[in-house]
Amino acid sequence: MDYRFKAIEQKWQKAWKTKQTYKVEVNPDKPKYYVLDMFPYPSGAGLHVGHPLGYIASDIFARYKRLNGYNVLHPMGYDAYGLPAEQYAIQTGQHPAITTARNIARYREQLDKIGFSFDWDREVQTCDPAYYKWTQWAFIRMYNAYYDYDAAQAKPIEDLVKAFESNGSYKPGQQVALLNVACSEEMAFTAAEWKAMNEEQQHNVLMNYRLAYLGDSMVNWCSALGTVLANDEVSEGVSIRGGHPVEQKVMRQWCLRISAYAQRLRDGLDNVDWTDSLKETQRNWIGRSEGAELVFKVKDSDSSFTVFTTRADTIFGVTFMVLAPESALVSELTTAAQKAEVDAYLASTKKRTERERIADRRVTGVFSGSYAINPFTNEAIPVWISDYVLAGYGTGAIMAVPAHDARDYAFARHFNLPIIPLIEGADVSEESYDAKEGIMMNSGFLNGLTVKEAIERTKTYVADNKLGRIKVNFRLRDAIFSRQRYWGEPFPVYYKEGRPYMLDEKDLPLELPEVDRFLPTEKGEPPLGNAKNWATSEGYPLELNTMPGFAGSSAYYLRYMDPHNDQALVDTAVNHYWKQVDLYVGGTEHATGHLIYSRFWNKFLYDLGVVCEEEPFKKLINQGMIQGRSNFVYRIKDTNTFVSYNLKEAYEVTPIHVDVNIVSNDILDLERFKQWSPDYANAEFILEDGRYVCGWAVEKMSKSMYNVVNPDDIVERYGADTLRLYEMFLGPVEQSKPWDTNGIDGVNRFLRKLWSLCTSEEDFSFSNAEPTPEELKALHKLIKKVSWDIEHFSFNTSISAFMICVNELATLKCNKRAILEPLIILLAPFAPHFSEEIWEALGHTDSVCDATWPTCNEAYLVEASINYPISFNGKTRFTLELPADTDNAAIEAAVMAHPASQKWLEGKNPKKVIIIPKKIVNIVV
RNA sequence: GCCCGAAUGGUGAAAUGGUAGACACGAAGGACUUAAAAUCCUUUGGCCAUAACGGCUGUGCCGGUUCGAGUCCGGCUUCGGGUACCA
Repeated sequence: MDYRFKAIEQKWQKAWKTKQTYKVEVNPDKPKYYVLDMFPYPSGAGLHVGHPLGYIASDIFARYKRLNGYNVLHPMGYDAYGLPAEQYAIQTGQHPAITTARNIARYREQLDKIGFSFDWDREVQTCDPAYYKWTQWAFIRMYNAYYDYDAAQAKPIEDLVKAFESNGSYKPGQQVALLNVACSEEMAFTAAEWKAMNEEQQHNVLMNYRLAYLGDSMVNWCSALGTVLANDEVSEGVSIRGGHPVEQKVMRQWCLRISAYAQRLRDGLDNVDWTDSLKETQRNWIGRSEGAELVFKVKDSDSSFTVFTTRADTIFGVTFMVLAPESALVSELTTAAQKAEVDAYLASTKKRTERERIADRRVTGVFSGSYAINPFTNEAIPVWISDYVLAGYGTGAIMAVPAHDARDYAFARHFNLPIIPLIEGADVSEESYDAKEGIMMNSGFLNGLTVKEAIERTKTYVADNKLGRIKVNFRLRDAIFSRQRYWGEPFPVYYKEGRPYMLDEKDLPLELPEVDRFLPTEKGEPPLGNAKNWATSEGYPLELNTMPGFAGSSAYYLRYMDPHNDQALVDTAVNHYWKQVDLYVGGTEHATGHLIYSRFWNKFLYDLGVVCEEEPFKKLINQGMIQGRSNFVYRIKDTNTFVSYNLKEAYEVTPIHVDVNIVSNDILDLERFKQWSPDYANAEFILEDGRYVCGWAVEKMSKSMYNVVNPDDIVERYGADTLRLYEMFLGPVEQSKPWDTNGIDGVNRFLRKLWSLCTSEEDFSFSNAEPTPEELKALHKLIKKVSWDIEHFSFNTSISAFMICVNELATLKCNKRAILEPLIILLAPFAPHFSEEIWEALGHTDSVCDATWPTCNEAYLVEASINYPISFNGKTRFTLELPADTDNAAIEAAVMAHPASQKWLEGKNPKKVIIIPKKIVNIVV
């Protein structure tokens, strides 16, 4: 009987739908398991064969867990807001909601064909008001919260107001130490001063502490496009799209105080099962450095400023100070004599993005005219301004120690500033000595100490003499949360007297309004400025910005737990059942974006008591990228003649991409090529052995390379089960690899071979005979291997194991129920349609999804004899079959008695004989 | 520059420190067939040798540890990914 995959797959996809096979509910009687894929952005191009790779892996795991008795949550949805739909809307006038819905429908159709075990009743779309209601809700909660470092927790802003009322911004009962809370800038005021403030002043003060706050940040502003651009959208001072001028501008935008969580985001990495490289990437991104803040007085002035340093021990080598050009101190410290020069410098840096400033390592800078006083030596040191210091990190000012910092060194050399070595034996004539090793010199009371000791001594000195304070700094910056776009979540914010206020939670969701055009307004406002009546019922104007892409993806995993709840983001009892994502599968490209934001978002909700787990994603697997494998034809210059790959050297040729879908095993289908484009209708060919052989290369999978392979085409030709198997068979999931449809026949043959074991000419056919030890061994070897492999996400090797087992059973002509039934359960996670069909044929009325995973009986695996490799000096020379229970002495005797041994001993006595029982024998001569 | 990862046949790849190349694809030869498809069998890292047995060599490069290294350690090379003057 033929394996008719099309009919089988349609039959079971329909059955699963009607029987709601994949519907899942909270069930306290079963252990839970939550398997999640990073949800896709539904692009207009549809899925290509690379997208389902991670989904197939997670689906196998989800099905495996279910077979092992778990209640498995395995949902899917769409990250539906995004720029491509908006861009398309600007070009065509087509509303992004319409294109997005169309793309989602197409994705769904493609996903359905692959046979995933998603519970579609739980689908979420980030652009659905019922969904983004909870994104807006979380934003309001962040606005109404501040972060208490001492409690390491977010708290309601009312608590902070109470603290201000009783003791100002100082710690309870103190007038010196400030509250240890996250803020944009340190503010010192008493309770009396707080109470004396008017509403607007208090409003502004609180904004300094809120977790969602309006803040000033430096952005790449493009007035022609009416929007802020990311660093990689700008080059040489103009926008990449359109080439419009871009300038650095301070803009007031919504920000999330994610930096408050830096320490916890770092610490939390110790409690998740992610790869070390991914955790390391996050640690670097968070970037913790321990150091000291030192206060420097300005010479001949009452003012002073603070710098952050991790090398306070090098204070005796400070020969100049540097301010970031954006620093507020610049105008304060620039003297009249230097003003013109400084202004010119500021104007030139303003044109360049931060990235450009960083990328080219030209040394630039200007002297401010002022001097600072070294608090340790009381010497006057010049204050410079240079763009190698960033306003956004530390205090935007540094003390420069050219002898021991490469950047300071380059600067000192360029401007001829003194370089004082502080470590014995360090040669700083050519480059700085940056290592934290050696014995101090030229450093007053630190002389003779090691660098490590000096760092500690300096810290104590700074604290004792009140010259500054010990501080931990993080690289992680607050997230800018405003976008000048249409297609995103509206902020639940309105403005009264220019001040922002949150909508009442009961008025959520605030739905995205209709606009007649998706571009900025004439006045340069964001697209929402085009909306009519975009105001509260009282007439207060609503926020015109929308939220960024990561807003909707930061808590979607929680919403899947309870997707239809309109009273809460997620019900507490439901959250306590599903807890967190046990397995998260997605690409590495989200390492520092989504995976930081959602951890932050989750921790915030945890502080609020909304969720019970502090980390959202317990285990994470990164699937590799599927690259394209392009094919080429070679056209002889100035002709319409194409020469086959191995003959092309004799001609001058132009390689041309050819659609991989008209090439098979690198052999071009000539007829289809002629039809492919009118240009080639009259093409002529120089063939080798009557065939046209194409060249190939691994490139990105993209339309322009004509190497896109569509999963629908594969399903059409081979079936979904073959596609699933082949995607997994290609290699380890984490590894990137090119897609090459050549080779898919192998897994397809495997399925057909197994099918023919289960069938006769006309019908299914199983034997009820007792299995032989050989058959049992083949099966139990497979059970052991597949179970281990799935647990370790090594799906490619399990498929090999299936092939080996089926090859063995085919040789044994085994169609015994006792063997095939467990085998089908093992195969069910990989090839669900195929397995359901056989499972039904075996007489079952329930789904194979609810079978029980077989267990391996080691007794069947015991080998009676071992084929020992016999090696001499580590080189295997022959093998020797011995009973498994032969002891070492007997093994040695048997080896020595073997005629081949005499040859390799060459008459010498063995120095040593190493016998590893059941493994190997090695004779050292 | 820094951090992370990788490198094994014509191709995708496999190998708790223990017979390198399992399992597949492709290729070559053969069986069945009027023919083709499908299926089945044989060979397939390289070199040498051959009637046959066989021998040498081989996991990016150079060293080291070990009875034994694709695997562990040190030093490189190349490629891929991330990051970007973080004081």
